Amino acid sequence: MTRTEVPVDGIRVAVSTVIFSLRRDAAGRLAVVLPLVRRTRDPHEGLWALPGGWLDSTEELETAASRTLAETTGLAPSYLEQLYAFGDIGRAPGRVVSIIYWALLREGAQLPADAHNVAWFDAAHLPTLAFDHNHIVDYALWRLRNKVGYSRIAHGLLPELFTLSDLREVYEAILERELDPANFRRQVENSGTLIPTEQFRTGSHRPARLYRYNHEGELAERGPLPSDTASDTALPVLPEEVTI
Amino acid sequence: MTRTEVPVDGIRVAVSTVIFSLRRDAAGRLAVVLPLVRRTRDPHEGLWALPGGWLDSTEELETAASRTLAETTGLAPSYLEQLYAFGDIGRAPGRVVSIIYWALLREGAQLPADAHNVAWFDAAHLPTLAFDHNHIVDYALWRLRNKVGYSRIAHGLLPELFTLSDLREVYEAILERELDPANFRRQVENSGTLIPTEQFRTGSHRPARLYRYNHEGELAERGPLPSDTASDTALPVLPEEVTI
DNA sequence: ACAAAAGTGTTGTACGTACACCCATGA
DNA sequence: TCATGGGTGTACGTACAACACTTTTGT
Repeated sequence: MTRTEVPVDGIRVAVSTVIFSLRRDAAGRLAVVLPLVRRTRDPHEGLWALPGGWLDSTEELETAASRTLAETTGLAPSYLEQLYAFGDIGRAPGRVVSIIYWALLREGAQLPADAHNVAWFDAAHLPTLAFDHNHIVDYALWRLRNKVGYSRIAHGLLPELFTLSDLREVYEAILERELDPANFRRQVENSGTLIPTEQFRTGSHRPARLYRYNHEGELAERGPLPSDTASDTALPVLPEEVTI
Repeated sequence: MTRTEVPVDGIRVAVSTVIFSLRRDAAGRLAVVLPLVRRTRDPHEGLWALPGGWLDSTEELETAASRTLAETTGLAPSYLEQLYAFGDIGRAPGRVVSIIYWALLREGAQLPADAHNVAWFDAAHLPTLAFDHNHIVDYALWRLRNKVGYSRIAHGLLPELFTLSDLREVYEAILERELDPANFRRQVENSGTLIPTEQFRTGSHRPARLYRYNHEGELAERGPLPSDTASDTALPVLPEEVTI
């Protein structure tokens, strides 16, 4: 994290992660949020940036992403996937190739009490970030919105038990549009990805049935790429980490 | 390409490209083919590998991919996109992070006459390649097959004028299954991506109308990522390069 | 005339969308 | 009892797969 050696050919490799979670705003709406870290040194001192660091030559790419993620949030992700390698010449002093990952955290993630210079931001209203990180977040959001349409990753943002309204709210927060509750219900019921429980959430109006995610199959089809080991079998980081 | 310096932190960055094209085999069927380069030094001397080389610190990632592609095939691609960054610790001696691109060449691409240690291979019947390149090609093929389903990249494999049968054959070669000619016709006609010409291809049976690709819009939607400058506006490499 | 590819028509099914409607609970 | 979210029913339109059929050429 604090190494400063510059290789002979001037190319350094960094790993950073766009970490998405959900948070309910003052108006009660779910919003996509992500944790950012305030830079404490040049370049871009004082600006907010994606959590990340230099790749250690003895550390796997995905491990580096998980590590910075754990250091930042104290949590293990429910989903982790490589996003893109950004390496434009002008994007940082010297030549830095950043391997960017993106991750999902289950709703309600809290930053560790001792977290300094870390804060959650509404993904839809970000300030100017360090380097090309605004651009990177835009791309990660685009991928998230795309992927939510043809995979089950939305479940990665919810706790183990959830109602269909919970799930629909996740989709609505990501896609930024309202969905018909009746049609949404049938779509997910027919997809075979949900297991109904006999538990109900009470407290307001008619109780809603709680569902559980069907763990057969992956959150997202990734082809011949190795499945991320972090997904739901995450590294033990802190006691409060909940794995399904 | 021939630099051997090792950076202080032991991490080197390479750029390689999976280049797809089409070739008609002895039985007259279209097959997906890719050019490979025989390694002339250790590691894996004698094995075939993806064309590529070390990233120069003054060269953009995509430029490096285009360059190695031009050096290998003498051609400019009709489509070029980053595939994935492979950086597993054991994948090569030392620590090598390879930024892999994948590209499409229009049908009938010929290797330059002076090309040594370069040959086309049937993507479906590859020998054991150097490093993790078999795995990489598998992933590139998976992406190609996926992308052909929701984008127009198949056009990137055809010349400027083509019949609907030509286009259907491209899809059939990539997807490895036969498509109904009648339904295929309607699908692409309704997609608005084709412009019919008044020219016909004669020579066998009923003449087939030639179509032109509608250049409005991109071959594939890529979100906030910059469009590849190589796509159909390619760098001038050799005279025989044809841009639409 | 015949074979074969080019191109059109028709039908059934699946699925998304819109929206009317009933159900169960808290207040 | 009423408001509200939970949950079901239904009708319509589009999209796609299957396949019968017509058209136009080369031989």
